[in-house]
Amino acid sequence: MGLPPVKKIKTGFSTGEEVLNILAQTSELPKIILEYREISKLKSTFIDALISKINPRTKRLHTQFNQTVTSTGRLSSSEPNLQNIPIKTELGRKIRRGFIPEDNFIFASFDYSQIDLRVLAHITKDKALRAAFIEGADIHTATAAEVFGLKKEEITNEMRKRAKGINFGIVYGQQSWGLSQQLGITPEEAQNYINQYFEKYSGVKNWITQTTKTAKETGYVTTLTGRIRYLPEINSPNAQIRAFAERTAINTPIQGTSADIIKIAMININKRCKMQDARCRMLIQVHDDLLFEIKKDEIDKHVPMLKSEMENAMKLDIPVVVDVKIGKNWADMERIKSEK
DNA sequence: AAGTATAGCCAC
DNA sequence: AAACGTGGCTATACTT
Ligand SMILES: Nc1nc2c(ncn2[C@H]2C[C@H](O)[C@@H](COP(=O)(O)OP(=O)(O)OP(=O)(O)O)O2)c(=O)[nH]1
Ligand SMILES: [Mn+2]
Ligand SMILES: [Mn+2]
Repeated sequence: MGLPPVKKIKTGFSTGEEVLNILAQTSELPKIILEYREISKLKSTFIDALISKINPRTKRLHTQFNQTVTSTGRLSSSEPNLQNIPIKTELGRKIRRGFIPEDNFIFASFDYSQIDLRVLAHITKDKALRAAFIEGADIHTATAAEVFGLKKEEITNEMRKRAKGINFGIVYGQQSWGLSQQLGITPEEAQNYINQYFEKYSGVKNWITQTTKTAKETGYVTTLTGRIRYLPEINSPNAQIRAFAERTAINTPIQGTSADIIKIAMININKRCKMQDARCRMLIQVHDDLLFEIKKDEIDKHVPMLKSEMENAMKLDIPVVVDVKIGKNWADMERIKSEK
């Protein structure tokens, strides 16, 4: 079409979102394709498919939470997957807005704040990261401020979300060219940023080195509760396969521990707030987030208990914080104060 | 009419 | 996108 091919894949030229975004700078067509892709994806996956799965008796969607699918200890959700309901774009939020509580109930969501980074601080004992959380810092916002050259007060939700990708990317082994693409900077600048990051969080770097070494010796890694993931490929002679396993060795103890924490919280909460409870129902888990529907006049009775159960499920040597939001639908949720 | 492999994209 | 990680679902092309 006269457009320069950007990157290729096995079968030819890629037309993925990131490629199209680059091409969109020179031509109008990629923009239209991207627009079509978004609408098409949302309609097929989240409108048509979800409607067809509504239970006629309960008039609800009933997902399956799979406990033996992931390799890290996370749950997965299927038929339909309710852990990937759109939230990023306005059109996506319109779909999320379709999820509503029963009459006289309200939604309450409890999402762990910066959970993997807190677990990382605990497990690695990194001085700077621990100090940051003890001071009540928000690393995602801080990274956003650094990267965008703004004050923390000027950081929007979207910028913070992008910074999340940067923080997790770097700690889970992203390379300079990957970060350079993500940030739109040169690989040299990206490498500088990564170096600087691990200089600041040298305890994380040391833990990565040590964990990789141990994994190569033992052939497995573990989470804080002792969950094991075997990584036979970590000693592969194939550098690419080996590198994959090395990144997995770093991610699994952290992601898996985050999963352990919320699972313990869910068990403890279930003892106090039964699923069949008429007034306080745990509906969905989204990895570090629990969505409840609660009788409107009993919010104050249940919310502090739920928040506390989640924050104290597993004691870390840094604070564990849960952000609580309340709303009439799953898209328009507003934060409420901590009021302990 | 069923299964398989890709590419692509939604979420955390 | 060749290489932050963990998932599930859809459309499409291609098999059997
Ligand atoms: N490796 C990786 N992990 C991710 C990514 N996005 C989310 N996660 C994991 C790590 C997060 O701590 C965890 C929960 O996701 P959230 O969206 O709730 O982010 P987080 O808790 O870090 O920040 P928050 O304070 O809730 O906004 O899921 C990602 O892009 N890469
Ligand atoms: Mn969170
Ligand atoms: Mn979350």
